[in-house]
Amino acid sequence: MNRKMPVKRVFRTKQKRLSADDRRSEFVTKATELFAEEGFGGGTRALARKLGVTQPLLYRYFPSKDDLIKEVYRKVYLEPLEIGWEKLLSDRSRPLRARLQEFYEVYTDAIFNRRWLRIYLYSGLKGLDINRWYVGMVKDKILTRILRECRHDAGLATQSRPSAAELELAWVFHGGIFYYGVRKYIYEAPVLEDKAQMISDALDIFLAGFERMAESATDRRRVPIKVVG
Amino acid sequence: MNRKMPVKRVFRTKQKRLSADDRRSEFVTKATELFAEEGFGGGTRALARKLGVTQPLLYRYFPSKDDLIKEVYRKVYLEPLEIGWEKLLSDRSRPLRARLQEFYEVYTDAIFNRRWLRIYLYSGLKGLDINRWYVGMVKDKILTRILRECRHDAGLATQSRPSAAELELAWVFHGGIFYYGVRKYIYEAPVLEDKAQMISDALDIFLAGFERMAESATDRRRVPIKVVG
DNA sequence: ATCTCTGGTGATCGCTCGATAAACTGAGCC
DNA sequence: GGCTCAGTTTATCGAGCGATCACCAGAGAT
Repeated sequence: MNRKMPVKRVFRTKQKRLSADDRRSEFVTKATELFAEEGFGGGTRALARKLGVTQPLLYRYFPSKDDLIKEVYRKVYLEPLEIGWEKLLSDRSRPLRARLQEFYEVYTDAIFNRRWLRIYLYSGLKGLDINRWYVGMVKDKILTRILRECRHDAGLATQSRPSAAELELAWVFHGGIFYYGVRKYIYEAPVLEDKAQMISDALDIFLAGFERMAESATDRRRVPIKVVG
Repeated sequence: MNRKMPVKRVFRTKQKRLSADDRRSEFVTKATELFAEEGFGGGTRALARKLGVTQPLLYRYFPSKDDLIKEVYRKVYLEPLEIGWEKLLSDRSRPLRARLQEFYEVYTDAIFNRRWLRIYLYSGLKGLDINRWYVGMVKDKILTRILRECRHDAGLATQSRPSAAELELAWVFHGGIFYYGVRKYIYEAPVLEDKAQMISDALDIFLAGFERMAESATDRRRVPIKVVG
């Protein structure tokens, strides 16, 4: 991590003169922290202060603050994708429930922290394309996959695309879990500390709900689970 | 609505000189719109432009921008409380499921709109007391009440406070529904258009999950609802 | 020892922000 | 008609913002 400590100059509390790459990534890292707390209105001077450098230095590495922000997006949004959930969710040598449990534990380990959630919500409020892309990704790569595995597990025909009702079921389930993170890290409200237990319980009711839906869909064809009005 | 149209001056596209009360509430209304879109960083000049007046006028009605913001909070947070859910949720002359269905339809009618949700999320990110208060209110006035009714319906002892696991179950359910609004109005992602159907489905799996939990709590104590592996 | 190249700084510009003070204006009252 | 008072505007302040430019300084090559 430490590179090229000068022989002389033992004092000098802040070593400066980092390599270009190191400085650049340091800007991104600290900018993520700053923007997570202050929102993207956080100032470039406050950012420079966090690095112990002066504000104009930022512009040696990024043409504008907006470019820095884009870099922060890239880092934050791509971080949780490094898990490789394809194989985790689709590995049919393992029981479905265990796969889902592990996936959501790993996934929430990646995104349930103050930094990620705040950046995500701030960028969501800005309505950026990258946010839409992420939501679409969750739908296609996670929820659709989960539903396909559920259908397979229940012995149903594996259709290419899930029905709108199924998708909504999965979204409500997924959103319920996501909201646990929001309550804990954004609202800082007390939550059930055992995250794995929360996931397990949520899975219980989701899987039970899916089974019911599957049953009523096979018995009579495609009838709403229950019509109230 | 229109007050005191001057006899002459038929032109004059913007009638000004409103009464103090009217002008004040107009500031709050338009500020809510502005802050919902731009966040609380939205400028006082932009706000004045929306009213067709000049910026310093704001300071005749509010000592500072922060006071205006507080007023916006008050209005937004208290709006959905005017429903009177006490009687709606606790009216045991009606079947539980119908009460829950109606409550969530009415509640989401009140909060599922771009304005409310965005203000709510922005203020949540600021970590203000009023947000904590609201979350606590949801817990005490909605979720706890729902759980009590569920226990009663299932013939269980009505304990004063729900268990942490029950509460978490209810939170995940509630959060799943809430997230539907976020997806629709914040992310502007396509959702199942039939909101009532979404609520109905979510209720199905929540109630089924609660029943199972209640059963396993009475049969053997605290066993995972279902273990697939 | 000197040169050079590059990471880093100081000063500053133009703009927008929230906020203040003083001047203006028009409807209601005598 | 003229007075008054409350709603509104004009002008302006100081601070903070993103961004630019000329300059500085220190490590490595020669």
